[in-house]
Amino acid sequence: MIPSVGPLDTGRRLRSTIAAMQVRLAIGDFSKMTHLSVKALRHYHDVGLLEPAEIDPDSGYRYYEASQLRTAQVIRRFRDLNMPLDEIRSMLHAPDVGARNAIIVAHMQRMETQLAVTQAAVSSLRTLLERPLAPTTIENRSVGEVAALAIAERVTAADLAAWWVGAFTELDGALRDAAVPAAGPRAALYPAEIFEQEVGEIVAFVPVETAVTGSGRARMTQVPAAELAVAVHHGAFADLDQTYAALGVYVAEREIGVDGPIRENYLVTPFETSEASEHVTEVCWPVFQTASMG
Amino acid sequence: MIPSVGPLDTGRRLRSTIAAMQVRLAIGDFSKMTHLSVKALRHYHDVGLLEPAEIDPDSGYRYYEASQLRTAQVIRRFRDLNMPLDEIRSMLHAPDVGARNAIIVAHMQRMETQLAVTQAAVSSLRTLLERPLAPTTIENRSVGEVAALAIAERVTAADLAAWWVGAFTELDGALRDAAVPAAGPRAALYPAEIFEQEVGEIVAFVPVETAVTGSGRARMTQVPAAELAVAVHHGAFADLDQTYAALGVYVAEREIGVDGPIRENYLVTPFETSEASEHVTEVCWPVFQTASMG
DNA sequence: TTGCTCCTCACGTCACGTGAGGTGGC
DNA sequence: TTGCTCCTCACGTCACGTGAGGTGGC
Repeated sequence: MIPSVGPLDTGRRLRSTIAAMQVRLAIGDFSKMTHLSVKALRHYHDVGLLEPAEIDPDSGYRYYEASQLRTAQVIRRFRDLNMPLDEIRSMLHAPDVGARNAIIVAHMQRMETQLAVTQAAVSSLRTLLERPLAPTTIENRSVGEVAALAIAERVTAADLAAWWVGAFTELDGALRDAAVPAAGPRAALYPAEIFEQEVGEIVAFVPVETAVTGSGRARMTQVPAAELAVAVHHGAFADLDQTYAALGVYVAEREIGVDGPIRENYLVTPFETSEASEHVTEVCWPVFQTASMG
Repeated sequence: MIPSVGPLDTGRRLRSTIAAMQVRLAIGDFSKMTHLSVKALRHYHDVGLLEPAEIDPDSGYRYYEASQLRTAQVIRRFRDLNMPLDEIRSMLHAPDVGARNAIIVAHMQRMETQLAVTQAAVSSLRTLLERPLAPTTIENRSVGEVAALAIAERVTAADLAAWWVGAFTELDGALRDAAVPAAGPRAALYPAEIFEQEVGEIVAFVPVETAVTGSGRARMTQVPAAELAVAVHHGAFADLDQTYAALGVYVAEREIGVDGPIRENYLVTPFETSEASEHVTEVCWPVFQTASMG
């Protein structure tokens, strides 16, 4: 029985046709069924992520099959998790479950890192607004050359936090294995590059009095002597810029800055306590030694 | 006493000079002190977010003042929270604390929404991988025209979840105020546009038997009659695409699809339980009525 | 037949990053 | 003076979105 009123009898058919139990889905219908926009579907075709099962050679119309719905659903979920298209493609083409899971796990870890960054930014913002001016005392210090077990690598600012943990975990382990005690706090050298261009070679090191045979990424090195203006930073790493600012102003006012990496000495770290407010870091800015310095 | 060895006496001075207790900071130093890249600082200048205090007319060199460090710190923290530059600018130029806080609160809410989306995507992914094929039974149903209190607005897919909650909260409140009972479950109409172009006019409605005077966004409307293929979706909204896919295949195989908005009837919703697995939604796809339908 | 669906460019968005090529400043 | 810092384009990135202008399909 065909109804005679309403939108029903004037309705248009779906742009899909049967071919022996095979459904052929036009892009608009595939879009509705997957909740992916038509523009996104065309883009996924362009970049080879999801190729239509059939393309009309005359019209260029894209047609999808029901079997492609699953792939589209997977793509949509990983895109909702901000996984880049390249990685989604690698995942879809992964040779085995292990390779696939490795990609997923790596992405989940990046997401967790991102969440931690966001949470740190929230409390850092609160700190900034609540305690706008951290009074900073600055000390001049002359340090001699020191032997250290070190890991030096080119790192981007975005990867720094994760790299930092990995590097010191490895250095700590190497010293434990060699039964050599640390002769000073964990420390690192940061070239201007890492601040100005968000990438640069960082040297993470632990001073030692006995030479240790390098293993993994760890190598013995001589950390050069330096004259330093030193400020003590109390609190999270995310707030370090406040101490850098105070130190930079001090150095700039006196025109005593010289080239050389900035040094950080880690006196109390996440290895000791997860309470960020208890962390203590010395920030050391290289300066020209003046007569007025003790 | 000037040292005679090491990097100290060959060191170069900071590119900063004093002008009557005023520090003038070159972009590289300002970068180190704020942990903002030089490229980012130049970009912030270009878009008028953070203008250097002074620009050398000959060389074009940008010079910043110590008083700008605070602004830079604020910018960095909000950028870490992914606040768009335009909003940061509005915030910095906000006339009062109220306006400023409104921008911050709005952004924090967007961040929470984003977090909820991510969490939904994680469990949606799990659902997809664990329960790959939800067996779906599909029913044909003929519904008549119905009077309803409705909110109709142009909404983007990204805003849909928040809009949905707001719209039904308002409709529920309007019915409560008018002491008129709902004559059926909450429901909504979705045009193809919202799926295909991620934006479209959504109609959220609650059927009523007694007309209610419109208030706020709510207006009385007649929801048109329709022939529908209906599938019941159990679970989170994020998984609705699975039911849409099953329904779409059913409709496409039989070539019975017609134009018209897709309809969702919300039988068990987040208003009733926060346990997403208990949510029940009817998805209704407009079809051409055939003789084979009961 | 109408008009709706679909097509292909070309360009825009957002917040910078990446060089290239060149000049200024200590 | 050297070479390091800084400069300005111009273009690239990422994942699409936004039209413009046009054709095919039911």
